[in-house]
Amino acid sequence: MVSDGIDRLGFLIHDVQRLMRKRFEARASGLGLSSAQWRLLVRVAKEAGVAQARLAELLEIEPISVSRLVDRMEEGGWIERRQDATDRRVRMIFPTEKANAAYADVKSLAGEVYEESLTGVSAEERRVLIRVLDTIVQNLTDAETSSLEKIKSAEGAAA
Amino acid sequence: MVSDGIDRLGFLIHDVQRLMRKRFEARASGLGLSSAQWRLLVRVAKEAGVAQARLAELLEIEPISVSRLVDRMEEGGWIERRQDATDRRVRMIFPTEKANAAYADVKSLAGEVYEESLTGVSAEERRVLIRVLDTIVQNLTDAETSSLEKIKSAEGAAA
DNA sequence: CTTGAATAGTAAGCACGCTTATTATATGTA
DNA sequence: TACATATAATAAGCGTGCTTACTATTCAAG
Repeated sequence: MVSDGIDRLGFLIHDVQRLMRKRFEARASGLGLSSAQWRLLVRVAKEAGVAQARLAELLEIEPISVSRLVDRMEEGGWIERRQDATDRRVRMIFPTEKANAAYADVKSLAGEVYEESLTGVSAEERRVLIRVLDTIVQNLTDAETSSLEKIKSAEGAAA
Repeated sequence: MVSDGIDRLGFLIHDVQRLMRKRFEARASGLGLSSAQWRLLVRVAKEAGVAQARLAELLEIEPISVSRLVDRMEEGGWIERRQDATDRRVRMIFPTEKANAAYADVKSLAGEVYEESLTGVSAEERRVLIRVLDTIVQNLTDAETSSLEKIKSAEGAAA
């Protein structure tokens, strides 16, 4: 059936992402923290001293994107770079005091946006939503392969 | 409850949007059509001759974003601008023959990405997914209201 | 030890969203 | 008619992602 709305899935996801980001940034605008910066900060808060390359893996963005994001966050006073003593290629990323102080506030602010988004959505529907979104991430992440490539790599698995 | 995963909603939506866009663009790369351009093309196909300002409304992006998107799509040979005879401020947007020829193919390509995304997701779960995403768009679109206004207006229904 | 490959980070430049400001044209009102 | 305001499109410049290409450093082989 076409009227199930699946044909709108891409547009819907796009709209939801855009609206949630907009709402978050409207709330956080006083702090001067964007949603991309918040995503990075969450990782750094959990793992102070993490290398940029590792952040790129965790955030699933390219190292160059991390580089420029970190540039702006350093300027904004959210994080600081330190040299790794044992590997001079590495820049270790630490949250600043300002970041630690703001963390709880921003987190609850994000929670407010989620609750606002889900007004009128039942607990069961919420569970389904999260489960399905997790499944989509799984489906699209698996080795970044297309179905065609999947078949090929399955064929050549023995080789 | 915290373990329901709602606290990851923003990150999840962000990841799903990024992965779906990436997958679509990997498929459409041969055509040279981005997902933003595809969104615009869908509107123009349904309403040939639409003004840029109207496209901005339909796509819910700023007129300047339409302007530059249309620049690149004109260069790519997907659309053409024509003067409006009665209002010389207006640029009417028409799909080219190339766009009309590619339309059905790109649409089915998008459908493939959706099916790939939803592998292992039941019909019922799909219905819930679409319904909840529609609700989120509603919740976040409603006159761009603050949560305070929302709580007030929802006091009767929610509690 | 030396050489070559791998890894960490960055530079340059593009796409697509934004804000703010400008130009050209229409329109409403004195 | 003339002037103020509104509207359509664009320009300039920023944030956040990308690809491609580069430097600095480390590590593995010989």
